[in-house]
Amino acid sequence: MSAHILAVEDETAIRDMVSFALERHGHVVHGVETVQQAREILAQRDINLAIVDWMLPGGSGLEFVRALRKEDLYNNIPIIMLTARSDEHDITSGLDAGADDYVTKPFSPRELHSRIKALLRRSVDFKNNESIAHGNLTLNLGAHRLMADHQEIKLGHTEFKLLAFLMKNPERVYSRSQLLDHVWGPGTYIEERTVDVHILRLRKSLKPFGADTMLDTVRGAGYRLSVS
Amino acid sequence: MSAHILAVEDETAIRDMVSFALERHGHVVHGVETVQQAREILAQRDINLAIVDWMLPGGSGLEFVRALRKEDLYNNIPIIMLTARSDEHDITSGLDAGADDYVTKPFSPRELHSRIKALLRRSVDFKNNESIAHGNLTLNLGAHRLMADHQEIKLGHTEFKLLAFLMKNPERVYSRSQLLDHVWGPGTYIEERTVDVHILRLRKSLKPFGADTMLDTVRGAGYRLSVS
DNA sequence: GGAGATTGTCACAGCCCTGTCACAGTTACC
DNA sequence: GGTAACTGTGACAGGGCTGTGACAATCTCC
Repeated sequence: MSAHILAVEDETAIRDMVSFALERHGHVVHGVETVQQAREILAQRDINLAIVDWMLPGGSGLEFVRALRKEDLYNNIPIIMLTARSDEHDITSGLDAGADDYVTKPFSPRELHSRIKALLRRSVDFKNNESIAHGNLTLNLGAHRLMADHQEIKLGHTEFKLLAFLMKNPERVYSRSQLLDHVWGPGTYIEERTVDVHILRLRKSLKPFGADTMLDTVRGAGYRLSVS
Repeated sequence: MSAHILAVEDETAIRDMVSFALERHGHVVHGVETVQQAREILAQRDINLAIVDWMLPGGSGLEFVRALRKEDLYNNIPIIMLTARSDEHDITSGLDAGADDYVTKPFSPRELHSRIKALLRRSVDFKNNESIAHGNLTLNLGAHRLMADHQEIKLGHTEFKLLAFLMKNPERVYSRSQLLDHVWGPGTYIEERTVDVHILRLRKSLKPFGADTMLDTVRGAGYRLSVS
């Protein structure tokens, strides 16, 4: 249960305290001082959770949270806000901006860790050890294995990630461009039609088990995994 | 954005306050006094979120939360704990038991609602359900799907967008030119009469379900979706 | 009741979208 | 280092969707 955690906090003392407390529990902490640096880390690393200070130089933390929530790529990253004040108005406006939890300074490392555990437990992207099942398919993220009727289906790495993403977000259409962002990662520039080919290969692999019908083509929109 | 919420709380005053605060925002609140009653509601209804008091007659709330987390059926329901005490030890043990958030009495209705919103936003079961319903039609934007009486209706991309726009703005007349702007996008120059043809095709698709009568022609003005 | 305006309906052509394939480049693994 | 598997790309074909014109049907107003 080790996560990559982004900590945006301008006070060095608190940043160090957060890093120390969380790294003790096996997490990797990326500590930065500004919103801009936070953006860089987000683009480079696969971040599982973010801790954002309320007051930041060069843009408030609240604005940053609100912006992240609007972006398709990052809107499912759990966010904890840090603040010195604890009045109710701050709490509600923080939560309404899109934060998932809220910690008031001074706080104890134990409390922070507990709240992080609770958030990670719910995080879809972090349930890597669990397996997702749809129809007769069972996909095990940790073992990187796909089973159908107690039989393993061999997939290429790309096909596996593609299927995993769709199984994590079923009943929802994703455009080719969205799939490129989420499966291939942001900042990879390849042809959109390449997605088609991987969908084709995926269907071909699933066909012997009759599971290829779960991959719907939505003309003019993209692809969708349906819980038939 | 309406959820079914289970509230387990033995103090009537607080239970009523919770009900009032949440029903105001369109949620359905199932208020019960004991763990046993809570079990019954869980078995009967499809619950999206639970609010559990720390101290309960006939078994502590903490035990209840811990138990739910072990059960496959309920372990993905977001849980908020209510408590009178606010020392850190309680918070961490509550979160560690499996609660997702924590509210200390006395609390304001606004804070509770904000926290619930934050939790529901993350809830997998609740996420993909942005759907609009009118009559026997249910249109799911995310899944790009139209259902009528638990049966899917296949539509072309343009018909789908047209219907989605009208369902988002019911009981209002739009001229052909306005529809071209909103559905086809501003700056597309096609014949206005083309709208007629798509309305026709839409009606044809909806006819088998008797939903074609919802599309009204307003002579000299345009088209309107009426909540028959 | 009739003329003009407005809308419903149909068939068709064109085009955009998707499925599919083969091939080259790259990576992984023995 | 060699082989096999994997990945990305261009090309092509087929099919569904869309826009358009023409004509029929309907409505409005005189």
